[in-house]
Amino acid sequence: MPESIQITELLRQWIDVFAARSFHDWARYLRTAGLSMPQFGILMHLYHRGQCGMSDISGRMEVSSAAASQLVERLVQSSLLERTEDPQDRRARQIALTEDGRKFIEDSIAERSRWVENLAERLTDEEKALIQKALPVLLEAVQKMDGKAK
Amino acid sequence: MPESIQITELLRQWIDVFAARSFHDWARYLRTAGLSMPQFGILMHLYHRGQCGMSDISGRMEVSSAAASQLVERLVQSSLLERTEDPQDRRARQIALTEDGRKFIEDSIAERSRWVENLAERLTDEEKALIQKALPVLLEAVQKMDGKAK
DNA sequence: TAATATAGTTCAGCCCGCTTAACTAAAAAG
DNA sequence: CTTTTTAGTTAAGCGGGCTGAACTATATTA
Repeated sequence: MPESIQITELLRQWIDVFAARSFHDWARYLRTAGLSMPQFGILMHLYHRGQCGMSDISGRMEVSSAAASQLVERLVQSSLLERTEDPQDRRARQIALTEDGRKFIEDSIAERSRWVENLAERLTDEEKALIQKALPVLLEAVQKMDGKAK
Repeated sequence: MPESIQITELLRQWIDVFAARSFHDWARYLRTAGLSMPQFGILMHLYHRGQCGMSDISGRMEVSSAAASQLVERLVQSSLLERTEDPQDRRARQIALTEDGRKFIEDSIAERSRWVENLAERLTDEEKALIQKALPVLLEAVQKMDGKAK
């Protein structure tokens, strides 16, 4: 199945190129914003999952609860997070993005996808048509894959 | 130009799906490997651009020359980088990946793109053909974009 | 050749992220 | 009601990343 090998290789290349780019873009954005990668990871997590507790965070970040506590503390200080007591279980905390926190993430998404417009400008109509057919297929396949656990 | 808007939106979606995935995957991979994000950034840079000097690195990482020097020093200690004197200008250094360094990056790519095989299996031959035409176009466009400063 | 500019390195000092260990407080189990 | 478990915090200590400042060595310029 030589075609399958080829397409795998193509996808790998695309991911590689894309990953290198987004890596760099992230690093720069965060640096100017004065946020660390782990801090950003927490904000992203909360942006996607909504409010959660400390243990969720330490689990997700694969870090000790002490580390999570400190990380969250700094984000609370910067008013990007809100940390309140869980009324159901007063040992637990509820962590959530503040308005500032949400705005920060949304800005970062806009920032990182700016180059996409640049990219689109460089394509001929023919090329665009090609990509407009192909990308939805990929997107759907990824979504199906994510749906089925694994 | 409704087509351009649409394709921009498609690319954005792809970024969203992929970015959340890759951020977390990276963090985990680097943690187990004991490498920091900036260190990884340098390796990636060298992987894509080949050998370069200290000032390239401090420029790319947007960091002082002192910081670059220290970062590279650690990577040399870990035998991921090689640092030699430039025979043309003995003030300058030539930095390059060692075999270990190259292998490290390649492993990280393999690791992060393992799900690609999964993805490829879910595509029909027809869909594969579509993607095989479209992806090279995108890849080339990105490379041209990177080439032309901006 | 003397003056200056360039490429990196080293060092002190700061902040951050992380871990382990000791702790507080509340819930669950007995 | 006492014991144990669970959720999180605090503190000490390590190492990394970063900066500015002082320094070395080489190249360039006048």
